Amino acid sequence: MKKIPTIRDVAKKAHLSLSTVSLVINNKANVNEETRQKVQTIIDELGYHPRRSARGLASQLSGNIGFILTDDHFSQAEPFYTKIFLGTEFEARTHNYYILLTTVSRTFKASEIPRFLLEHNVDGVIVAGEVGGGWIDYIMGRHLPVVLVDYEVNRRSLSTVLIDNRMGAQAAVDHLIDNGHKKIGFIGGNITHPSIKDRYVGFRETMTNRGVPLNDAWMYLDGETTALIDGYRAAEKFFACEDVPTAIFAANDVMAIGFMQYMKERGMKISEETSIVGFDNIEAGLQVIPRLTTVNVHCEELGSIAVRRIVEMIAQKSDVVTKTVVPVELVVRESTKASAKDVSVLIDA
Amino acid sequence: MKKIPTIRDVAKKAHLSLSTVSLVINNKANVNEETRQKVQTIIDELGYHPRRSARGLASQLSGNIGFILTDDHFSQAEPFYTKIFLGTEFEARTHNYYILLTTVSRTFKASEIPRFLLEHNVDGVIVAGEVGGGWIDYIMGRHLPVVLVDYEVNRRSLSTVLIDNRMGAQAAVDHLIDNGHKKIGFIGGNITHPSIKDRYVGFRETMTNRGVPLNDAWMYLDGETTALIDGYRAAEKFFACEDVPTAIFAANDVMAIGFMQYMKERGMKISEETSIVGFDNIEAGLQVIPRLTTVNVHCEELGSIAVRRIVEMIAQKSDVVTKTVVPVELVVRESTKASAKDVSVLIDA
DNA sequence: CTGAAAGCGCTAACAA
DNA sequence: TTGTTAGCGCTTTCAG
Repeated sequence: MKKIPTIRDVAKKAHLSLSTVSLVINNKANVNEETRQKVQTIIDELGYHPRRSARGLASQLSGNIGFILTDDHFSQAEPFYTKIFLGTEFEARTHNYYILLTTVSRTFKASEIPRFLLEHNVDGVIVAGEVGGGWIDYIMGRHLPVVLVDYEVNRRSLSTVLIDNRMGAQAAVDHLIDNGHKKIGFIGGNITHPSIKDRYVGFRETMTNRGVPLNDAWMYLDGETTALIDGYRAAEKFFACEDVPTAIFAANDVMAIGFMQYMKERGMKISEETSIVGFDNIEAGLQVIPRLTTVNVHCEELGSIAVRRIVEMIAQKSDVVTKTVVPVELVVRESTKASAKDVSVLIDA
Repeated sequence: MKKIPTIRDVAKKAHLSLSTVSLVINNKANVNEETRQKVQTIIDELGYHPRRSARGLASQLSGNIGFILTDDHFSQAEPFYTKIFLGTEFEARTHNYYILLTTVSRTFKASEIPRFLLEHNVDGVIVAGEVGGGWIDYIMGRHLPVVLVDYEVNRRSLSTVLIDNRMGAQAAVDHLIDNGHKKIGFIGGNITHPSIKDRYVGFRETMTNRGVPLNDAWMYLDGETTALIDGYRAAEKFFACEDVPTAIFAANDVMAIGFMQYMKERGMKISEETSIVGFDNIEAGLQVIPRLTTVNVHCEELGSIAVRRIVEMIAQKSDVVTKTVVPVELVVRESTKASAKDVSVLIDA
């Protein structure tokens, strides 16, 4: 087993000092091009690679980025935050960082402080989703670059990466109105969820702007959750009206599918009788018949943008607070257009 | 900004040497209990935490575990490997390790060698899924503990964590036979996939053991992939027979759903006319109507077991090769039992 | 059981 | 442009 080469071996073989080699390794200026070449050659010959822990100790930089998520966000069936996380992983790679993941309880607990913070093993932190203020305070107290993803804290000036929920809602509602719908219901479930609230606001705004009347009987805003059952309950509520809506905008796909389930159980024809638009573009929206029209969110991009911000902050040591709103896009499928084919599928099934 | 305490500060305040404090930190023996207490108290007072990079450099241990995955495995729609990865993340946490993730091409490329290997930034490596032999050779050459997950290499003796595909297939087929089926088809798609092959073998074995005749006309084994379309094609093939099977065992849920799609398009009654069992227990199997009976694989557990193995190997520096087969379980849903409710759902939809 | 001292491999002033 | 010299904070013999 050959000895692993160190920077010392490279320096020796090149008849140069450690610092010169170090300068080459780190692509620093003020190195003669010839010298650089020579050092590089020897590095390649020896198959030398600096050790992470050694440079970490010397430079006080770990080369890692922490990713913090509350456990309830992570255990959700929906891979929303998982996707964001994977987005950070891939982006981090291109910047020569690794992501260290950890989950914490929603409220701050000293016993749960991520080990990577205690051990100074990250150069910046990404926090995804809503977390307790205690966490924000603690992390800021560590004087590390921080970026929030899909969450905003008013009292603090922190860089954030957000979804354009308002625009998404607008696109969805515009689509329905453009298709001739005037009687449009909204399923929000628990609209205290920040994203859900924004989608609700977007819904109202667009309806108003387009001159389409709002009808409180067609709004389901008092759920405890934003789950399948809420969509189902919304359907119960809406179809109990004497005047029923012809189209539904659900604040997420899960509720939209719950709504569809109610209709299917009663043999009602989705899209022909009632058009449905969801939000999130989850996998299940593709498996369902008819496939669900929805608003696609580029989750991975949220993660990759967050990493880019963090990397900038680490490099420039700047405290410029940025707020990035990631656009969304409407994906039109059969739940909002009754083409001949779709109808036949419905009948067949 | 207060200065961050070091081991030196602790030693000074305790009027002890660095080494004694170090012994306490690392829970080593040969420390007077009184001394230990005293040191611990001061550590708590100061809020001291050893720095990862410092101990890393001194101990030549990074505190990280590498997770290697081929890019094609990861980009799949199925979150199978993502789940395994998350399993490793959570298990790693309980052992005070972090996971460093990276993807590589299937075949070895020197330019793609994970940075964490070059930089000696991991103490062990988990490889998930099938990878090129070149990678195995390279990683073994680094003399690091290795555990393979959902993959086995014959020519090498490496620790592995595998799914009990044979048992899963047996459970599925037993279930069908127990329900009175004698004419059972198999959808394998491309059975060169190791897992698929095992499921195929399990299918044949069980059929033979139970004395149920095999019929080549009801086997779909020549696909290029193991995707939706294969299930669809299998249906085309099986239903073209004069004598059609009454039950199907698909080597994965995706193909099972493809098969269901064919039946639905033709108004055929799933479970009443043809029962279907899948394998993997993917989300979509729950969204589909009727819901798919399938074999559940505890993906996260594959990951957590792999971590436990790696941690053992790192700690004991032992080279004992272990092979763990993780059990699976049959999940019975409506695609294999035609209750009144299910039938009505079918008719409604 | 505790202390002294020598690194681990690299970076970063500061000199030259 | 390159070399010298201190550390970074911890672990780990080896003495005592």
